[in-house]
Amino acid sequence: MVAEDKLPSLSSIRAFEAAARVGSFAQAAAELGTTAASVSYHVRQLEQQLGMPLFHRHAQRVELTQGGAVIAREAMNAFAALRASFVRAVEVDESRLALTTLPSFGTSWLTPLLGGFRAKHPAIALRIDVSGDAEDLNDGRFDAAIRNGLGRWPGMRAVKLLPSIFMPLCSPKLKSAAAAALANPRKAPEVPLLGRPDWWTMWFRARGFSAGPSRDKFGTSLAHEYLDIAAAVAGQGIAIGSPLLFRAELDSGRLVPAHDTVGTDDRAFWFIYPAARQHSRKLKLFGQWIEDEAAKARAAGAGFIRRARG
Amino acid sequence: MVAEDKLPSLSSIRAFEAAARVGSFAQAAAELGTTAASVSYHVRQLEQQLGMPLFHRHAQRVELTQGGAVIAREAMNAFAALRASFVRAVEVDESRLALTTLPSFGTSWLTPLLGGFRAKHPAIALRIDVSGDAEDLNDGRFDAAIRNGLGRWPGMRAVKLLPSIFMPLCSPKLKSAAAAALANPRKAPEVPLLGRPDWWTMWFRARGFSAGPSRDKFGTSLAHEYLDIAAAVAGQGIAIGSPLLFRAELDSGRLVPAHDTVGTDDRAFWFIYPAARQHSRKLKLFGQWIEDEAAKARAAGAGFIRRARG
DNA sequence: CCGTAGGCTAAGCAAGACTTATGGTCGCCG
DNA sequence: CGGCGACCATAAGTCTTGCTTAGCCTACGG
Repeated sequence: MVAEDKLPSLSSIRAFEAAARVGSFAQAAAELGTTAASVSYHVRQLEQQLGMPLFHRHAQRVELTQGGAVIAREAMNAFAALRASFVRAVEVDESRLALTTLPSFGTSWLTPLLGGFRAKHPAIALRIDVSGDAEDLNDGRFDAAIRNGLGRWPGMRAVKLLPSIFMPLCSPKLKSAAAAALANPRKAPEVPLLGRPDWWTMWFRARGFSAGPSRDKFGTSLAHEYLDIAAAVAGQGIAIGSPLLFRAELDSGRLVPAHDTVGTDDRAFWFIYPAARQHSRKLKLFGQWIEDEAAKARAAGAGFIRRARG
Repeated sequence: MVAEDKLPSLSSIRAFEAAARVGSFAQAAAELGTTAASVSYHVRQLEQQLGMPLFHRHAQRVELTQGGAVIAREAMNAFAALRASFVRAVEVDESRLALTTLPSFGTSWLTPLLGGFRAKHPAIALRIDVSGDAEDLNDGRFDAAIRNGLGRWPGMRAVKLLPSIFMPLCSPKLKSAAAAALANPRKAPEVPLLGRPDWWTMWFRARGFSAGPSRDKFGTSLAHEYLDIAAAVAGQGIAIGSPLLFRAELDSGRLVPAHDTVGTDDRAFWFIYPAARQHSRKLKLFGQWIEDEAAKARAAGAGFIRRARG
């Protein structure tokens, strides 16, 4: 009969609370977007579970009983507190955005631009993870990610940012030596090649060579693309990398294209986040911002993109 | 996505609250008497409705997110407050019992005994209504009633108290005159008859007279049985009434049976209350008490009851 | 290395919630 | 004073929601 420690049906409590607040089943029904019959049913339900009347039924109106008034007061408070807590929690959640990104993309392209986002949306604190592992976006640790792929992630919303293109980049001092080194993938090494062998293979294929470069053409293998690029800047070899991600190095003249051919693996960098969270304000804001920045980068590197071949 | 002013599903909030409190979906499920799958479903539900994660999912355990913690705290408070309010409301409700009763029964039999109930259960404040109207027991104004009838009230629990019997009662001084007056219902009046004509008719029928007393045998018609009895005590006529209800008058000698025949209409006085409230403590206590008192009265009046004829 | 614990997912099911329809009562208004 | 509208109660039928079962996966621990 009476609630030992179990709560009666919460749906009933909600109906009762609304009815108590507005003093009418019909109005309560309107507020809850349901029918008077439903409210009547729920109130009766609650009365049965409690074993006590909550309303005096008069012909045209209802009136709280003493006990009903006690519950009504507490229920109003409780629901108001709950409602407020949701709003507050959403605010808390919306105040910080955790993003996991590929190291190359994050380090070379994204990080330098972040100041712009901070200036535009100071209320959103960013946390960027460049660990490189494909972190789970559903376990609550990250809000969004930047990944490389074909744009097919089930359950995810994906925004295309930059195409995945690559070309040989080297220090201006190595430019002429590089031309010789790139003449034939099978020729003896003159200047070491840096970066992902698969990209090199694809790049040579884009130039018509069926075979990739032999193993002995490679220099030290480094863990990350941007480390290869740093080595190239230092004149230690020819790196293969994206002219979009490393535009700063090209613009400043620290690197130059070692050859005009641009390769692509037909993939792209995407900004992705769970489809369930597509209405989150912070995700909308960040997504809009990064898409704008990517558009600028695509425009600036349009010449490279146009020449890209798979 | 986000709760504008609508609350997300309360079932989900409850599941979430339990999970947050105990820190485990499985344990929460046990507490709620459901399964881990259900808890998981509800938490996910809530996360979708809010558009934000509430738990970090680790392999073997879950951990509240920042936002989740905010909600968890408020939800715990809210539920605790609700729970407390129900207990309090039940206490309030249980502390007062409103009873509506027939005037004769209430005034003559019940009221003098109430002191005993008050002494036994001082925590329950009684309110007795003797208006005589058959008040609705479902509109929350009354907890229980005492009615006369056959014990068939749909939706009600009914406890039989006293059989509805009646016999002529008069002042000792009128006893001999009364004998003459009752000899034949059609004889000219010598002493006026008081009380319900239908009872008089039934009573004469119980004695073998097919016709009831003629109209001119009646004295002033009074509104209530106990007023007729009071008139009889004052020597103004012969009243027809229950020797059980007016035992005090008989015991004290203020009234005596004017004839030994006892009539009955095969009805009884019942203590009734809504079946939905059968577990209410105050109703159980009062019901037990009044049943005991009625049993005593039946024992004391067993001689009358045995002789009753319809 | 396997057993156990904890959580996730899918699919089917059942109880509860809701709707529609109807009836009754009261109060208002012509 | 009778018709109408507002309001609540009730019944029956439908459908959503929440729950269960079953199976999978991962991490931890003996």
